[in-house]
Amino acid sequence: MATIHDVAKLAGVSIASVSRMLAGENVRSAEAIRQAISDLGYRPNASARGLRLGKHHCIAVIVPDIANPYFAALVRGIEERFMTQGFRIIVASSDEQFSAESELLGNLVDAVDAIAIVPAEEGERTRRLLAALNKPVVLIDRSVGDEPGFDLVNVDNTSGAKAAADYLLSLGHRRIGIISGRQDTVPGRARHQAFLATLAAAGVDVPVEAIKIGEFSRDFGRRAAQELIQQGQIGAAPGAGAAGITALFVANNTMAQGALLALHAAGVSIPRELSFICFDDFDLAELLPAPVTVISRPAIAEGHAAADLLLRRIEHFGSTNQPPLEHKVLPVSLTIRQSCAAPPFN
Amino acid sequence: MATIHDVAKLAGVSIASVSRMLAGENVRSAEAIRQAISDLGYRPNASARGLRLGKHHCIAVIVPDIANPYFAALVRGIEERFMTQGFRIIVASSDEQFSAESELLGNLVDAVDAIAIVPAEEGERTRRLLAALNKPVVLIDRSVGDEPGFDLVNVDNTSGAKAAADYLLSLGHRRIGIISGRQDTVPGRARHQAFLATLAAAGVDVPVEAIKIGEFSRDFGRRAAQELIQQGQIGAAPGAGAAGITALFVANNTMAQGALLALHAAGVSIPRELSFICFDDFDLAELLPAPVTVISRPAIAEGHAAADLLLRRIEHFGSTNQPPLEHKVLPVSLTIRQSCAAPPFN
DNA sequence: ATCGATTCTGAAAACGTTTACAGTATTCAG
DNA sequence: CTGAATACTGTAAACGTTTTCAGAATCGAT
Repeated sequence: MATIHDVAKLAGVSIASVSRMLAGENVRSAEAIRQAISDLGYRPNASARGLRLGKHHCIAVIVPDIANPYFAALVRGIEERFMTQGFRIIVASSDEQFSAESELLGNLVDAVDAIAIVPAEEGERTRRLLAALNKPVVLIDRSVGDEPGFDLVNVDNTSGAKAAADYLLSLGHRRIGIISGRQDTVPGRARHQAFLATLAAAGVDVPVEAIKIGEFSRDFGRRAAQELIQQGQIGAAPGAGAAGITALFVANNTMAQGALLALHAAGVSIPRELSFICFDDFDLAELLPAPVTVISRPAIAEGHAAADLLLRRIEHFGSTNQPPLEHKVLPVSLTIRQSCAAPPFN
Repeated sequence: MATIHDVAKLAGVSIASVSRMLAGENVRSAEAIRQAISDLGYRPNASARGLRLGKHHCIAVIVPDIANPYFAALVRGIEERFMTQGFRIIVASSDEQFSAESELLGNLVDAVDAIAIVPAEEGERTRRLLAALNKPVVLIDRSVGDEPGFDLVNVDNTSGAKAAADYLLSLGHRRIGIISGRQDTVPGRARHQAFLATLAAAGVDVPVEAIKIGEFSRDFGRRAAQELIQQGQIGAAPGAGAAGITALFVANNTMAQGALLALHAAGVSIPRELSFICFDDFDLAELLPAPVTVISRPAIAEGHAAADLLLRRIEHFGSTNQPPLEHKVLPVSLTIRQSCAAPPFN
């Protein structure tokens, strides 16, 4: 591999000149240097540069699961912004596990200049872990504690859940079930509470049997739906006296997929027997027997916003006048398809 | 950030001893050093180490689209193997574009020790591009030219396509359509030819109107299916004289999703009017109105195989006795669900 | 021509490691 | 206790950059 010394020798200048010309400064023998560089196929050594500058021009992006299309799009958005700035990106999945996340960060921290993360856990230990990195950090989608101390990008979960509730109410539903994610997460809590609060404001109470709370996973989604079915909340004899629910809100896409799996297996007809709505769009949502109505998020835009915040912070890192912490909230939208209808016999 | 010098000073030894102890050699004052390291929270500087050793302990993984669940699983497999070996991984998507891929490689090449890639193009220029990197490379799923000169992992496309054809034949289909990917790719060609050859061997000819060839993309899948519909190949009046196809083979998952979208929009009933089978499993395949029968690939295992090949090559890189080039072919399997049935009126 | 101001140049130091080399302490056999 | 063998140690060089500093070339004005 050719080094800057080889280039300098071939061009008949000092290595300083080569370095300067590469940095865009004015140099008398620019043409000779350019020639030498292309003759030798010289590429600056990243490690040496990183060592000298104390910068790696690389950032770590950690998400719970890169195979989730929401996260995939998010990462794409982050990439788009950083690539143009000459940054490399290391993407890794934490599998929603604090331990995996912690290990990843340990491995990555001294190879990157900053971290964009959708934390697996929102607890204090995550906050400490991130603070200990002593690098610019931007949180996405979830927070860590009440005073995270990092920039944050998320969406208006409250409005989204409210929109879902309003929509179901407007269709005439009064007996509604909900499958929610972990309540120790911001999206879990916000969506859950806003949904229930909106119903309550309309005088609709959700019985505790129709509330399922657990992991944001496909597996839990399936189990929760199975329970609802077994309890007779869903798909019970369609007699007039049925006390089951006529609509179901699921708080994210992976849980929704699991729930749909269970509902399908049980032969529940959507939307005839049950109206179905969930947070987060997903691949093929529109292909299902009843294309699923969803609250969709601007994942790419979230990525852009996160990257912008991080770039700003990288720029000022180390200096005394840090820009103030920023919390960017992006809007969500209701995408109406065909999985919701008026309740039967209403 | 604490350096090795700080540790050495605190422990009262030379930096060489610290380095040696970190490398696992025997050192008299190991305990004092360990203590100093943990007191200072010392972490070796990756750039300095990379500079000195000429190694980065990082590999690049380039796939066409990380959001495709097959590639996501593949990457997961690669990660699993490399993580345990202390390697970092940079994942990037080429979007099936040679230009993007070329740029990515340019940016990444001097930050990594090796490259695992599903090349966007299989042509000569990709081969040259990769060869010019002068690093260990493993190709996955696709090749580059007839004499790639790199290790290669893929699956038995021929058997897979043959299995699909045999299955459709066994159900009694004789008028069969095919949507294939680009024929300048190994999977595109192998699947296409094996499928047609198997049919031909059974005396079944596929008319050219029922053959669509294009990009491995959702968009092309949709367009191809739309064309088939418009041409009256699919969903024509179900009279006895209909000359349309009764079964459709699609050569990968993204095209299949596009085709399903179009079929669904046109109200084609699967498998009543049309049997549907495709290469590659996909998320939610089992949730569709008619769960889709697919040829599935062992993506994780492919990732493992690729990683193993690459590790071996990294180990011997630079030495004179390179291990011989290896081409690993993994088996595929037919996953029967409910999208195929006997043809109508048969 | 001369001078000062300006622009460019190269030598050398630094970044944080690993490792060859030469040297010092320890161990062991006699 | 001696000497040889062994086990460890520290110094210093190297990896390929960027950047400071002092000095050299160029330029413009007189």
